[in-house]
Amino acid sequence: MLGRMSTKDPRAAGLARLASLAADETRAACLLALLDGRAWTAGELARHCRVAASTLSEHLGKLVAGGLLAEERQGRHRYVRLADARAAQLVEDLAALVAPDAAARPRTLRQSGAGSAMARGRTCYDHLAGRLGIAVTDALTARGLLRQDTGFALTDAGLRWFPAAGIALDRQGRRPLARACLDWTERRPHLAGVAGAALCRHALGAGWCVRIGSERAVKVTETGERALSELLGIEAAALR
Amino acid sequence: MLGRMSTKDPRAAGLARLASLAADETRAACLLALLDGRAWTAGELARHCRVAASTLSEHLGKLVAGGLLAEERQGRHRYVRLADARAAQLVEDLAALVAPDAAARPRTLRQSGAGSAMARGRTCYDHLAGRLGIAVTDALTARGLLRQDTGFALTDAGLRWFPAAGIALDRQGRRPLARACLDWTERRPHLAGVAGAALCRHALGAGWCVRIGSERAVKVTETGERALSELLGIEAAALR
DNA sequence: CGGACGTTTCGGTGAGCGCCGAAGTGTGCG
DNA sequence: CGCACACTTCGGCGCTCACCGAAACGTCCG
Repeated sequence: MLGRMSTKDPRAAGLARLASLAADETRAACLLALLDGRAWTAGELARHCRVAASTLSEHLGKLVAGGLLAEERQGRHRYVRLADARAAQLVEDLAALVAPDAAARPRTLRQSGAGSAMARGRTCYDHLAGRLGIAVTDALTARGLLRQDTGFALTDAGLRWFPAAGIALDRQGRRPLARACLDWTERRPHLAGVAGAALCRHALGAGWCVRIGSERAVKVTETGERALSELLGIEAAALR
Repeated sequence: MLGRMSTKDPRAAGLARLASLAADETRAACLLALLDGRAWTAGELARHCRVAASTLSEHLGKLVAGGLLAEERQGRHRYVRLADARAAQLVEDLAALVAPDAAARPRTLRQSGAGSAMARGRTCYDHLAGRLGIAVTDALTARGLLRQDTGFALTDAGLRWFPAAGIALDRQGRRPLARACLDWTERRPHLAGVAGAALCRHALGAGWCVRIGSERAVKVTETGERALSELLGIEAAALR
C-alpha cells in the first residue's frame, strides 16, 4: 500500500512510513530494548528477539534507513542505538500509550520478578524511571527545584542546584533542559531532558545505582541511598 | 506477524499493534485530518482520502478499537474524533518527526497555496500552530508569562494573566497546564496543554480568528489583530 | 410507505512483507 | 594462512491486509 504512486498526501505517506517502522513486533522489541540508551550489537538483538540473525539484519537496515536508529561499525560488529532524543521520545510516547494493556498481566514468576525490578528502578533512554525516577522527580519538586503545577520546568533554584551538586548541565543545543516523560509503571511524569540525562549519568558514574543484568533495570546502592537522602531527602523506604 | 502466539514480549506486541494503526497511508491521512480537533463523518474522511466508503469504514473500526479515535453516532452519521489529548500528542509527535522530509516539497501551486495558509496559522488538535501559534508563544515568553529556558511552564505572572484576559484555565484533570508541541512548519515548540487549548478556544470564540474552508487553516481577523496587539504586543506584520 | 443516502458487511484479489536457511562477505585470532 | 565468527544477501514460502464492488442495513424525508 505504500509502494503505489503517491497520488495521496505526502505528509500522510511519511507518517505511515515512520509508524510502519514500529509496527512490527520484532522491531518494536528492538526499540524497547534500545530504550536503555546503550548500543547493542545485531547479534544481541537477534537473540533478545529470538529470530534469525538474517531476519534481524533486515530489520536494522529499515530502522537505520528510517532514521530511528544510528549505527556504528566496529570490526565485525554492528552497534546500533536510538538515533537521538526525538527518536527516543517517540518510543517513550508509544510505550506509555500502550501501558494500560500491558500493565494488566505480569506473566510468569520469572517475568513478574524482572518486572518488579524494572518497576523499582530503570533507565528510560538516558534518564531515570520507575519508582526511583518518580522519587527523584517528586523530591526535586517538593524542594522547589522543579515546577510541575504550571507545566514542567526547572526553577531558578533548580538551575543553581545541579551545578552545586556537581552535576553539569549542558545548555547548548535545542534539547530542553527539563521535559516530562510519562512513566509506564507509575503512570505519572518523571524528569527527562538535559537535566534528567545529566542526573542519570551522574547517578551511574558516582555509583548511586548500578545496572542489573543486561536489561534496563537498575538497583540503588548504599552509597546511592546516602546521597539521595542527603541531597534530596529521599528515604530509602520509598525506593522499595 | 501479529497473529502468532505471543511467545514474545507482550509490551512489544502492544507497541507494534498501536503503531500499526498509523502505519497505513489512508489511516495516517485520517489522523492528520482529525488533528483539527473536530469530529468528521466517515463519508467526509472517505472523500478526503479518496477511497471507497467501505474501505474507510474498516479503517475507522480499527482506529476506534485501538483507542486512537472516539466515535459518536448521530442518526445515519458516524462522527469520529481523536480520542483524547494523549492520542493527539502521539499524532503530533509522529508528524513533527516526519516534517524534515515533507517540508522539502511544496507540490502544485494549489497545494503550496493551501500550504502557505497552513503555515500562517492553523489549529493543531485544540491549540494554535503555525506562525500564529509561534508568535503567540514567543510573545507570552517575551512578556515573562511563559518560561522556555528551563523547560516549558507558565510563570506565576502567566498564571494570573490568563484569567485577567478573560481566559479561564481548568486546573482539574491530569492534563498539564502548559506543554511544548513541536511545530512542523516552524520547527520550534509552540504552546499546547490546557493553556494552549483555552487560548485557542477563546481566540475562535471571540472572533480573533476564523477557520478557512474545511481544513485546519485559520485566518486572523482585524478584531484579532487588535486584540493580539493590545494584549500581547504582537504586530500584525508578524502574522503574514 | 418508498426512495435517497450514509454506513457496514462480505467475498475475492493482489501486493507487501516477515520469516527462514543457505550461501556469501568481511573481520579477527591463533 | 586458515578457521571461527558476525553479519549480509538471496530465494522462497506463507500470511496478512488494503482495496474494491455488490449487497444489506438503518435512518431520514417526502
